[in-house]
Amino acid sequence: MDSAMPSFEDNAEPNPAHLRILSVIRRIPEGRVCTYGRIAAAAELPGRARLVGRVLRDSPLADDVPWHRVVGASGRISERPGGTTGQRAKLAAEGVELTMGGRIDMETYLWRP
DNA sequence: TATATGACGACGA
DNA sequence: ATCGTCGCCATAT
Repeated sequence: MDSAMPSFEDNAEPNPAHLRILSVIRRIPEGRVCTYGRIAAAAELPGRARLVGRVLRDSPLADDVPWHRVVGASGRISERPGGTTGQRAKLAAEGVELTMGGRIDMETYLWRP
């Protein structure tokens, strides 16, 4: 209660930029993926790809969006604490196949907002 | 105030 | 195709 600094807006989402990002992610269709950078641009935050990743990592609302459909521009699943196994399973369950290099064929699955 | 870190991405070698 | 560097900027220390 004292030492804990309010992180990420105190658990709430008063930040409109964060809400726009989450809103864009919510529109990614099942079986498709989008990139951090494209999502940022669609949320009127060009060049802020890292912010997208930060929101997914820290926002309590990130659990309510299809976060697993967000991948790197190269079709790679970004490393993150906890591992990428769950994300791969979720994508596989939607029919998103991986190349033998463990990557996503963006020509096929990329969704452009 | 300064430095480091990071669910990224563009670019050049 | 892969790798290192730099730009980006909110947070943490």
